[in-house]
Amino acid sequence: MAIAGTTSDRGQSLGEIGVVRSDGSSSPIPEATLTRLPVYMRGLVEVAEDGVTTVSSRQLADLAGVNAAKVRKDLSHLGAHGKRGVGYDVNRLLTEISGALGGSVTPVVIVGAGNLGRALSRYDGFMAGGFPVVALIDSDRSLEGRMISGVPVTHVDEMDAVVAATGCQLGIVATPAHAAQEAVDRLVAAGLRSVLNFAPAVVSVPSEVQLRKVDLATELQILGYYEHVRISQEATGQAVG
Amino acid sequence: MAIAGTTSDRGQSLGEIGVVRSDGSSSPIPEATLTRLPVYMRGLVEVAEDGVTTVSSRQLADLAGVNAAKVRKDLSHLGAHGKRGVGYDVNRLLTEISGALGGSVTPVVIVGAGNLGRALSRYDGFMAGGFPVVALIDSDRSLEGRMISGVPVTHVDEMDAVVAATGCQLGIVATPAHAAQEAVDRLVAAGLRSVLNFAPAVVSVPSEVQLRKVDLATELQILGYYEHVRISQEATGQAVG
DNA sequence: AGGGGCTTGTGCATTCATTCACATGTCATG
DNA sequence: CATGACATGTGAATGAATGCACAAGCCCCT
Ligand SMILES: NC(=O)c1ccc[n+]([C@@H]2O[C@H](COP(=O)([O-])OP(=O)(O)OC[C@H]3O[C@@H](n4cnc5c(N)ncnc54)[C@H](O)[C@@H]3O)[C@@H](O)[C@H]2O)c1
Ligand SMILES: NC(=O)c1ccc[n+]([C@@H]2O[C@H](COP(=O)([O-])OP(=O)(O)OC[C@H]3O[C@@H](n4cnc5c(N)ncnc54)[C@H](O)[C@@H]3O)[C@@H](O)[C@H]2O)c1
Repeated sequence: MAIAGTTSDRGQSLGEIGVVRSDGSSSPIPEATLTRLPVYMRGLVEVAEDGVTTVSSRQLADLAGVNAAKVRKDLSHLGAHGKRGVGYDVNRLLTEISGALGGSVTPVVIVGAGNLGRALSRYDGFMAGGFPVVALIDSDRSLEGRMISGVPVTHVDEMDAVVAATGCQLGIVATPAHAAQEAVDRLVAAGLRSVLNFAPAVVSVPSEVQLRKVDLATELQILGYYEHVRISQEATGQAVG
Repeated sequence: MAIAGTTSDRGQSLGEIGVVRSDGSSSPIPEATLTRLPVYMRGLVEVAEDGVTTVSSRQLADLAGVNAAKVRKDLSHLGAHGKRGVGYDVNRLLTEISGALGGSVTPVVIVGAGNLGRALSRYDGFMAGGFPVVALIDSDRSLEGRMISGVPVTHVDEMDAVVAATGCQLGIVATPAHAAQEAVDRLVAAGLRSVLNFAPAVVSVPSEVQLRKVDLATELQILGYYEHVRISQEATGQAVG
């Protein structure tokens, strides 16, 4: 593989993106907040099922495993309004968070029908969360036409047609690393603007495409690091003490 | 579920952890840097296979999809030393990063042998990365004794024995959400101090235990948010323009 | 030997995220 | 109605991460 050079230390910026309120004003929700909103939702659903109608920031913080001040600041980004001295109305908050996150059902296509792609297609949490997997795509002709947990497998050459027919808006890449860039390119060519990549490869996308990655091997290595450090520290601690 | 209250806005802190150098001094590697080190490694391995022996921060930045200044700052945390005007020695850098991350092989146990647990146990990337899956654990008696992709399935009641026998140091939780806390508790009771949780549940652990989570549903929701915003913006843009 | 082109390492400014602390507001109760 | 207990929303302080810019250093070429 060749190494390409660029002309500057500078990296690419992410562009301005924010919620668009009904009045037309736009206020971006910080990344850090975004990662917590779904967690709040889960906690809220849980207590709603128990008949709880109001939660304080502290209660919600406990449910989400975070700090109460953070909960309040996060919710303030939604324009959500609790009542002082009382807390937040559970159902209203659920509606507001869900609305801020998009609300509607968003169909998903998975590229790569191997171990991971199949496991993901069987994951009922996606469907429950409003992200039904409507198509599996693979380069393996022998999988063509098969159904996997109710989802039809299509050949990668027909990606455009499948995406158009199913109205997919999100793509998941679960191909081997060496095929990830191609898979993403094809998804983008098919019109998708949001991709979640599971392959351990650095892929590039046009600036208007949102790309997120889930890197399991890295997660383990980080844990491995802390484990390593802990053991080293214990060793030195014992040696000294 | 009951809602427990705490007495303060304050959350729990993570404690001081750092690399321990041979001279006994300790210097922590920032989280943000930790998440990039494995990515650098992949890039380095790739170019090493092509016979490249030296890389500049800019080349490595391109391989990792980040900014060159960030690469240099990251590597400076390792005490790594490149040569000015030249760059970094690929093999030396690989050794240094690998050493900082722990280096040695770390066996892994997976709790929950369902869709996800099985997919993970078949993932050769773990083995290749020095994290062999040596045990699968499930509460389902009918799985007991079976082999899944070369890994034996054991009942959850024998977790202690399995962990001890295999010398596992990392635990992966792939049980349903409602069983996640119990699974983590058992792993901790068995002596593990590092856990990766895939279940969409907030779990608590003693402060000496490192817990990381992978939350796929949240990833999709974040992408859904940007998609939603993008579409709203396009709509307003068209309406106005 | 010396000049010119590259590259590292880092001080500094900036931006983003977290947390504190409190003024402001709500409600229940007597 | 007055009082006290309780919570929100947010300025301000702190801390973490990013990215810039440049002095210091290395190597090749003439
Ligand atoms: N299995 C896991 O648990 C796991 C965990 C973490 C990451 N990953 C990553 O996810 C990816 C998939 O892993 P896996 O275990 O499912 O691998 P796999 O080999 O089982 O499946 C890969 C699938 O992708 C298909 N494919 C190959 N090239 C393609 C292309 N150009 N277009 C469309 N499909 C193509 C293959 O036919 C195959 O079906 C890998 O990059 C892996 O590193 C897997
Ligand atoms: N399938 C996916 O692709 C996917 C994706 C993201 C997240 N997840 C999450 O991962 C977890 C597992 O998903 P799955 O699809 O594999 O579910 P699954 O139902 O297929 O498997 C769960 C397994 O856990 C076992 N189990 C239940 N209680 C247990 C206990 N107390 N101790 C040990 N084992 C126990 C069950 O017997 C079963 O084998 C879930 O929390 C799910 O939300 C799954």
